[in-house]
Amino acid sequence: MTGVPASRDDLLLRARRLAGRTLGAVADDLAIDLAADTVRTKGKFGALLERVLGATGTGAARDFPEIEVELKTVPIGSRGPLESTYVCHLPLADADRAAWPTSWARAKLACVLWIPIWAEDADWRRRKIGRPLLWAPTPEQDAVLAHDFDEIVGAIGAGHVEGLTARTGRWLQLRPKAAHGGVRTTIRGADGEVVSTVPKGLYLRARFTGAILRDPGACPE
Amino acid sequence: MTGVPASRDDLLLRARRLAGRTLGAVADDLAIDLAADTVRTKGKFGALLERVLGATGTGAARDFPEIEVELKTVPIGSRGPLESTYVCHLPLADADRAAWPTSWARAKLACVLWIPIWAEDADWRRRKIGRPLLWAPTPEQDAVLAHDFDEIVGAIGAGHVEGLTARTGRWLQLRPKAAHGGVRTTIRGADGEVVSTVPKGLYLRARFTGAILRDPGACPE
DNA sequence: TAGGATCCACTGGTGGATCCGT
DNA sequence: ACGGATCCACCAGTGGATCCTA
Repeated sequence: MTGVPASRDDLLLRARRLAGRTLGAVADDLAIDLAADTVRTKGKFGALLERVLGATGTGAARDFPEIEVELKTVPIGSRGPLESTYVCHLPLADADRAAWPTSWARAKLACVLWIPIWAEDADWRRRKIGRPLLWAPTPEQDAVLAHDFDEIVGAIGAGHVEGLTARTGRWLQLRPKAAHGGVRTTIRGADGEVVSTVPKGLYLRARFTGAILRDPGACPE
Repeated sequence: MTGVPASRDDLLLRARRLAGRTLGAVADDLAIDLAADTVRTKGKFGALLERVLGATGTGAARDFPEIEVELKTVPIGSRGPLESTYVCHLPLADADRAAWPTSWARAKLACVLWIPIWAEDADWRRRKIGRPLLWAPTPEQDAVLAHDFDEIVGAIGAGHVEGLTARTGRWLQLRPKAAHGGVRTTIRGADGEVVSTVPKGLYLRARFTGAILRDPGACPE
């Protein structure tokens, strides 16, 4: 169970063995101390499962570079995902040169291992790992994602970044992404003027991730 | 003596007050412990004097952004500088778009506070701080630096990075700059082929820094 | 003797996401 | 409910330069 997964099937089998276990038990297995803090845990579960499953990717790479798979944990309740899912950073200055087929976003979403985390228990140690799904977009899903992506980067490239909100896009949306509130980047607006804005990232709406967790080929809305 | 220098004159006065003192005494004043290690000290003296003089610049900025001054310490012996002086990183991929008038290198060299460190004593705590020089390139010096810069980035832009050695350039030279030996970057060669090379930085030859420390308007060689 | 190789500290940016006010 | 704001860990890259052979 240690080391790099030999194949996508191997990875999925490993993930299935985790289903039903609690995050606390898994952390104990690795002798990892996530501390008793129940609130400052943003991102820690994702990192924990990466370690458990043998992810090796760093930086811009996917989590499992050898088999080209990205791992995403998603907190769920009885009605589905509680949160949207972060995909990747979107460099605003280069948006006019970005295209979906060659984009970092598409590369990350080309094959995703989704692991739901049952998050209704406030104590994270008791939260249970759900049934994993190894997913690749259907051509129909890819087309919708491409449309959303083009709409977003097109608006940025045209200088309309200020008119863009998280409401744009059917499944993909653009949202602020900065560790510190004060960080700013600059970009040219429609009239060539300089606009200062916060760094942004692409996210998948909870509605979409909820749908594919129920039916991998779904095209919701 | 604490805080940001109010002006270039103020900075120079502060630096003059340090002349004749030892690095050990200055470190003690700030209650900075550089440890007793006499060999693993690369870069520490520069950082020490930045702190003593109230430098605030971080990252790509100059050391004293308010007064647009860069601080450089240079180890000297009886014959002049013992080492070349690092100027800045040179991004190889963007070299074809680089021009001296707008370059980062020129911005850094536009106004430099040179502080010689008498380095013949093996014990760094006994090394004495020399007489500082606040220098800006004369038009003649700037022209030579521009020529060197254009020669270097021109060769890179034309894909001749492999033909470039540290021998190119009268005062400015290109040299490897990487913390870890194994780091590589890639760039297009003359025939469009991909060339892998180590990250590079621009350096001022010791011959040049030695000449301007003796005579700020010198044009050596 | 100087060209090519390397060392240390620090931090900005990215990747992991969830928090929380309206 | 969800759009906008924020939190933590990590590390690659940068900035500070000097080391070390041939």
